Amino acid sequence: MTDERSAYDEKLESILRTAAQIFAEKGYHQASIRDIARATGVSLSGLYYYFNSKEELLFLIQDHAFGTLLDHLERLLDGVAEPHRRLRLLMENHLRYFVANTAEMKVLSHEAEALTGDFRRRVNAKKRRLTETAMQILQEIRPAGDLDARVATFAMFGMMNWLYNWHRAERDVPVDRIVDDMYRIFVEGYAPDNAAVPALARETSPGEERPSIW
Amino acid sequence: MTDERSAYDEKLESILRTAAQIFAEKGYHQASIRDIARATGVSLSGLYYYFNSKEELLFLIQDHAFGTLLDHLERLLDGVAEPHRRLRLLMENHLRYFVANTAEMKVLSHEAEALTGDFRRRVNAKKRRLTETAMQILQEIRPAGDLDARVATFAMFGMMNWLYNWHRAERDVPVDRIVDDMYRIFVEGYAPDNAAVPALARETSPGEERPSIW
Amino acid sequence: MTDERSAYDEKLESILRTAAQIFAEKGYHQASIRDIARATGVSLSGLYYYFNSKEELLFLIQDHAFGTLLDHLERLLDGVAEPHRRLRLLMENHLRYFVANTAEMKVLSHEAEALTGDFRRRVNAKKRRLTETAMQILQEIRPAGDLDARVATFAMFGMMNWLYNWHRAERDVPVDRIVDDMYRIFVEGYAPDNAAVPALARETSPGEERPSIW
Amino acid sequence: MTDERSAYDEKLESILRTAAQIFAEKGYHQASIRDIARATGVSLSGLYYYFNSKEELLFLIQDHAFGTLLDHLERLLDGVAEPHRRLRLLMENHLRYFVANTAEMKVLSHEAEALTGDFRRRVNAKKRRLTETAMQILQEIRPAGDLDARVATFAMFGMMNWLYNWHRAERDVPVDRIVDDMYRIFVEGYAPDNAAVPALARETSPGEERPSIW
DNA sequence: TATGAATGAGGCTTCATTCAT
DNA sequence: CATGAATGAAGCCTCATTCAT
Repeated sequence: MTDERSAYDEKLESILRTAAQIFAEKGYHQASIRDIARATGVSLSGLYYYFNSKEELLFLIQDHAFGTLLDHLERLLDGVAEPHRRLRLLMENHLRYFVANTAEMKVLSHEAEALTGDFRRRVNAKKRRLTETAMQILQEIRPAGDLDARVATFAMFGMMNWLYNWHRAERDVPVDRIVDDMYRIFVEGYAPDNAAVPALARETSPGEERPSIW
Repeated sequence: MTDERSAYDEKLESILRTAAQIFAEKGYHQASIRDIARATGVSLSGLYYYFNSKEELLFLIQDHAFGTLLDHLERLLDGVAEPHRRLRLLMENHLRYFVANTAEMKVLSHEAEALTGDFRRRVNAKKRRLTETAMQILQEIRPAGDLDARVATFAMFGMMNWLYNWHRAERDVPVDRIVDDMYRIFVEGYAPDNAAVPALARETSPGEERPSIW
Repeated sequence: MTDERSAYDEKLESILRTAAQIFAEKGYHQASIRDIARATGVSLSGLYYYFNSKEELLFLIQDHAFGTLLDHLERLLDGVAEPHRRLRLLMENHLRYFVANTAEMKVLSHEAEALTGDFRRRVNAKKRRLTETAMQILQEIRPAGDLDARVATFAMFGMMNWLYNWHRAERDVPVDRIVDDMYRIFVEGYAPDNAAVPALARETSPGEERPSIW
Repeated sequence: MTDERSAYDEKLESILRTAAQIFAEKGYHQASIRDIARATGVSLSGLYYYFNSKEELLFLIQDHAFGTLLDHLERLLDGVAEPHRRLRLLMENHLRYFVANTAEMKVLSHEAEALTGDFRRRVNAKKRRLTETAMQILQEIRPAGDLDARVATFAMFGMMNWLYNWHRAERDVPVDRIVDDMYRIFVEGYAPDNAAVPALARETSPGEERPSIW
C-alpha cells in the first residue's frame, strides 16, 4: 500500500471533483461538457481521455461518492453491535458526508434518474446495500414493528437526503447539531420507549483521514 | 357558482396534467416539447397557444399544484387551533396530495431549480408560505425548542417530500398508513412528552371533493 | 366624385398606414403579422380580410405610396415645359413626399427586393416611369451630355432616396431648405453653365390638398 | 512581415466572403444559416466554430468591410492637404470599393439596422468616422457654407451609396467614369466657383495591392 | 366582417461526440 | 496525453396562414 497515485489518477479525480460541482450547480443535463472543459482547463476533446461519455462521467462521480460513503460506514460499523449506536453511526456518517461533500451528494441524490442501463444498476446496487443495512438496524431496534419498515427507513433517509435542498453552511447550525437533532427526532419517534444513545465520542469522527473526495 | 369552465381552460388543464406526467417520467429537461405534443395530441406549435415557453409551462404546473395544495391546507386549518391537530392536518394534506398527484408533486419537488427569474420567485413565495405555516405550528408545539427550528421543519418536509423517490402505489402500504406512521415518527420524536393526537376522523378527509388537480 | 369612402376603404387605409410604420421600424421581414395585428387592434385572422398575404400587404403599401407620388408629380408637371423648372418640381415633390411620409418612403426605398413576381413587376413599372420622366428632363437640360445619363439620374435619386438613412425631423433643417440645397447641388453640378431656376412660388406647394397618405 | 495566415484565418475570411454574397443576394434576414452552410460547404454546426451567432457573422462582415474601406482611405489621404483633392480621393476610394466589393458594400449599406446593441454601436462608430472626415473636407472647400453641412454631406454619400440599387457591371460605364461623373456633379454643385481638380493620376489607384476583401 | 384556435414549415442554436494530428 | 476542427441530431420557438364559427 503506497501513497503513490499516478498523475493520471490525480487528474481524473480533480476532474471528477470539478464536474461534480458543475453538475451540482446547473444540473447534470444543463451542464455541458464544454462547461466542464472550461472549469477544468482541459480541452473539450481532452476530457474524453478520462471518460467515454458524459453519462460515464456522471457514473464515476456517483459511484466514487457512494463507494466512499459505504466504505466509511462499513468501517465505522465494524465491531459495533448495539443497534442504537449503529443507527447513530449511520446517520452521523451520512450527514457528515453530505455537509462535507455537498456537490457530490447533491449529484447523488438529485441525478439518480439520469443514469441508465448498467450504470444505473451499479449505483442502485450500492443504494440497496445502504438501504438494507439501515433497515436491518431499524428492525433490531424495534423487532415487533407496528411501523411499516419501508416507510420508517425512507422517512429517515428522506429527512437526511433532503438536506441539499435547504442546508446552507453559512446560515445553519453546525453539522454536529444537525446530527444530534435529526437522530433525536428520528430515534425517539421511531422507538420512543428505548433510551436514546448519547452523542458519540468524537474519536471516531470521520472526515479526519478522509480519502480523496470524502 | 357554475360548473362552466371555458373550453380553453379545460384544454389548458388537460395539457398541464399530461405535461406534468411527462416531466415526471423523463425529467423536465429531458422531456421535449415534442413529447408533450405527442402525448396531448396537440401539434407542436399548437401548444404555444397555451403557454409562451417551456419554462412557463413548468411554472404553470408548479404554480397550479402548489396553489391547490396551499388552498386546501388553509381551508383545512381554518378554525382549528390545537397545534398537534394542525400539524396532523398539514402532514395529512401534504402526503395525500403527494400520493394522489404523484406527477405534479414530483415535478414540484424535483424541478425546483429548473425555474428562473420571476417564475422561480413566485413559486418560492408559495413555498415560503407553507414553510412558515409549518414552522409556526412546530413552535407552538414546543415553544422552548432545544431542537433547531429549521432542522426540525425541514426534517419533516424531507421525510415527506422524499416520497417520490421510493413510493410505489402497488407495493407500499396505503396512504392512511403512511400518514399515521410519519406523523407518529415525527411528532413523538419532535415532542416526546406531549401526547400525540389520534388519527383524525375521516369526515374532513381531503381528496373527496378535490378541485381540479387535487 | 364623392367624398364617400366606404368604411372598408377607410379601415384598409388605416391598416396600411399602421403597417407601413411597423415595416419602417422593424423592417418588412422582421415585422410579423402579429405585430401588425397588435398595432392595429385587429385580430390576426381579421387582417386577412384586407389582404391575402403579407407580401400583398407590402405591395399595397408600396403601390399606394408610389401611385400617390406619381399622380401628384404628373399633376404638378402638367403644363410646365421649361426643363429646369420641371426638374425642380420633381425634386420638390420627391423630397416633400419623403419627409411627409417617412414610413411609406422608407418601405418603398428599403424593401424593394422583398416583393416578388407580379407584385415586384408592378411596382417596378411605376419606378421606371418615374426614372424615365427624370431622365428625359435631364436630357433636355443638357442634350449633349458628356455625363452618363444613368449615372446622373441615379446620382440624383440616390441623393434624395438616401434621406431615410439620415434625416431626422427634429434635428435637420426644414424640408424647403433641403429641397433648395439638393436642387442647387445637383443642378449646378449637372449643368453648371445654365442658370438655376429660383425657388418656386409656393402656390403650387404640394402637401396642401394631399389625398390620403400624401 | 510574413504571408503566413493561419488556416483558421483563411477559412474564416472565405466564409465571410461567401456569406456576404448570400446576404447581398437574399438579404440578411432571408438568408438562412443553412444557405451559408450549403454555399461554403461547411456543415451547419461547423459554421458556429467561426462565429457565435448569425448577427455576429453579419457584424464581422460589416466590420471587416468598413475597416478595410477606412484603412485604405486613411492611407490615401495621408499627406494630401488640398481639400478638392482629398474629396476626390474619398469619392474615388468609396466608389471603387463599392464596385469591387459589391456584395460587402450592399450588406454594409442595406443591412445597417439588422445589427443591434454593441455590434451596431461599433459599426456606427466607424461610420461616424468616415462621415466626419467627409464633413471636414467639405467645410474646408466651402468654409462659408450657405449649404447645410449635413444635407451636403449626406447628399454626397447618398449619391454614392445608392449605387447598389442600380449599378450593373455589365451594363454601366466603367468605374472610372462613374467616379469622374459623380465627382463633377457633386463638386461643381457644391462649390461651383472653385476649379475642380482633374482626374488623379492612376498610380495611387487602390485595388492594386488590395488586402483581403478590398 | 371578425376571431379564436390550430398547424406545418422552417429558423437559429447547442450538444455530445469524433478524428486526424 | 492533448487538442483544434468538425458534424449529425435534436431542441425551442416563431411565423404566415387557415378554418370553423
